[in-house]
Amino acid sequence: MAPADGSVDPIGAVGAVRVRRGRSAEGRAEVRRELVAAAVRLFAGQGYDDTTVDDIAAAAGVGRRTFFRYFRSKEDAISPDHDTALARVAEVFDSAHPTEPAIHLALRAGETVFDLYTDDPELSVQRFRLTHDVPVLRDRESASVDRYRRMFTRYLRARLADDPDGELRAAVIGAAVVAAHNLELRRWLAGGADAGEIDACRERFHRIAAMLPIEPGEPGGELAAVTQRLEAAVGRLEQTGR
Amino acid sequence: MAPADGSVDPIGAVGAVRVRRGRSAEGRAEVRRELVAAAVRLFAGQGYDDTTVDDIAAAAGVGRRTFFRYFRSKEDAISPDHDTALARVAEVFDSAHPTEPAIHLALRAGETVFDLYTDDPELSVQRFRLTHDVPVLRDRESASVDRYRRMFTRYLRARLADDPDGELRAAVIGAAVVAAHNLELRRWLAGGADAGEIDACRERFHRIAAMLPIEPGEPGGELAAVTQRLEAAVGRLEQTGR
DNA sequence: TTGTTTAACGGCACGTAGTGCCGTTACGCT
DNA sequence: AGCGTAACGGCACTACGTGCCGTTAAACAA
Repeated sequence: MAPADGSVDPIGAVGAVRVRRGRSAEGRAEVRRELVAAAVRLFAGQGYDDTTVDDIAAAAGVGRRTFFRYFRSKEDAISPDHDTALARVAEVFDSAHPTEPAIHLALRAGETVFDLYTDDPELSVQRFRLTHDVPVLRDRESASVDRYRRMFTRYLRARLADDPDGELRAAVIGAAVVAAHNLELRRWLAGGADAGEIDACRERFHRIAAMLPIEPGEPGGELAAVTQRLEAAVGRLEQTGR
Repeated sequence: MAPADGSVDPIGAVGAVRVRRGRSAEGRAEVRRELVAAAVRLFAGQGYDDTTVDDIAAAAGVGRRTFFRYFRSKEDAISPDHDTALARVAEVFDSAHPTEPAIHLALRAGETVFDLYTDDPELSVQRFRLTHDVPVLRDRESASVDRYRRMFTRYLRARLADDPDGELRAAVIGAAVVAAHNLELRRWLAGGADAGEIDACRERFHRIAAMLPIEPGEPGGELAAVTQRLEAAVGRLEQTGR
């Protein structure tokens, strides 16, 4: 897997204790932050296409070649650290109890991805605007999101392997959970990433549980799920005033 | 919108009757097919990264500059014509009856995308293998698929605007329909794109109807949907032998 | 302190994608 | 036959991304 900080593997740094070598005393993390800050600032100020890697490197006070030692590409400079979040999601699935309902597990896994954006809300909002405006960045974001969907679907497929239409249900649940997560995340970011509204977004995210296909295979689980669905349906009927 | 054949806009060709100009008597479509064939053959033979645009152009007997008059990028040479399919999907949504259930409509719209691949099964299989093996092509495919999801979600959101949790339901239904469509399409392509198996894939695709959140707002619709869901649940219970 | 090791850096050169420009060619039309 | 025009090929240019190499400075040992 890629290193947790998302940097390109420097051969000698693999598995090494954080020992600082080279001329820079502040460490790699500091240089990386400066590059990200410069990239975000320049992209927002003069446009993505009109900003060259030379511009970013010069603004951060490093050479152009060094930029590519920290990021695989120009687009990478503003990408969140999806590798870390993907690893967290995998950890949730791998350490889950075998009898935990798939939908509950999927929601727990989706929860962990929120943290990737809530750690630095301002940066997340800037990234959100850029990925919303620049087509090539939006495409890149789509590809990243699809990696989450594939991971969710793959784990769910293994869990639902014995169920009728298990593969289809895994695809539906995986896609729905990722879509709902993104919907609420983007709503939160579009609203300015107010820290007080995070919980409301998480709550709305959890509402998809009532919209997902119930799972057979557990003692009593089906009836409880049917009841849950019926109650949710009745709640909607009551809200529509019929 | 982009022209139906996916080519880059030649200014004078917009809205013109298919009149052949220039030195090539066979027409643009013929040159385009030769370029696609050369690209697919070279990508599969010597790898995507080891194939330059010069190689493709030379194999097709045209200049490098001409290649970029037919395709926006190297990756575009093997991309299906998503613009046409997206336009068809929009047409289905735009011309739909206002009272048609959203899920039924979404399935109808998804149906039309199958045709994009069934027209030329061999080419679709080759493209499938390339998009499966080459990371940059897979990312591009993810971005294309996400455009379908966004279009589905946008139309569904407008239709479910008055429902409780309508936006969330639109996101779930849109993502689920697109995911199910892709699951069955890729299953069909991975199996060799046998013409006799298309109907089975379409049938499996329609099974997601029983997995999607029921819709309130229609006279008697809720009860029918609940019944449908309960029957589907009972069917699964019976299949599991409980 | 001095010398050795080594990770990170900057610079250079190179291949390739993609674009703007322009002269040329060949087809269609009058 | 002559004209207009659309497509073509070539050229030059920018920028991304990478391999290579000499240099620098930090860490460590003597």
